[in-house]
Amino acid sequence: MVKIATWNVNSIKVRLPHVLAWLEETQTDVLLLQEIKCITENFPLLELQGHGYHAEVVGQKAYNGVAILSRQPITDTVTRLPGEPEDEQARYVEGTTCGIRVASIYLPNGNPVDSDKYPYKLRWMARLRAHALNLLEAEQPLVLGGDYNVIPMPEDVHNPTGWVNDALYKPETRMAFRAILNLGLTEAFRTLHPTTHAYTYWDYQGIAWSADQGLRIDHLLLSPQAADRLNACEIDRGPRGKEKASDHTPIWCTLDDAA
DNA sequence: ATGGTCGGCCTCCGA
Repeated sequence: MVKIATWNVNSIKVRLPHVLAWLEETQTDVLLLQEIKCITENFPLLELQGHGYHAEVVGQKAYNGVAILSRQPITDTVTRLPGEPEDEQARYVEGTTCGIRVASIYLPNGNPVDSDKYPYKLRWMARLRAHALNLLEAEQPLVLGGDYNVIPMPEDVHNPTGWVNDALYKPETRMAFRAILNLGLTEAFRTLHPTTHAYTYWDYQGIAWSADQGLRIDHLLLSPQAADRLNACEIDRGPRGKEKASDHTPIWCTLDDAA
């Protein structure tokens, strides 16, 4: 059994104590991090190694930044999403660990939609789809996890009508997300919980957390070879309720051992 | 109620 999770930590520097405690508590094998918000050299590698984790880090000053943590070595790493070689934003890292190809994804937010940020988001999603198609050709266990900044369905936001013009929910965004799934990827949470309203992100402002007015935007996408082994998938709301919390909370899945 | 909440950062930008 391997346990794989994804968590947008909104600064690894601030969140390190939470991350270390959560890894200890949950015995997670692979944790995909987003928004580490530091350059690679400033990532707290020694502390995580001290807790038994290997790391592959793609950092950036102030913004973005992704990483893979694993109890096993991480090999054959890829540190940028193919296409648009001029794109310098640290939003993608991929590697093989625990016998599984994994990627940590921080998909662009895309707001405001009348700026160049929205077409960048849609181009990034097209690049991800093209790359996922290549990865799927290997016909191996594959988990593409991260902060997709996509609300897939009305059930994934408490007031969907208020979000129709937002980059996270616009029809074009949701269609682009479905186009990725339609390659043959399984969205782990929705597959195991078809009708549940459950969120992975709550805005810091106002009553969003206390009133459970959140978004489900962090996702785990599985190739057929991974989906055949999918045992469980849950959102852990615990970390969001702590002091100095990230605005996102972890979502994890377990895969049974290969047959 | 022209704010509200964070984190990083050339004092505002991005979420």
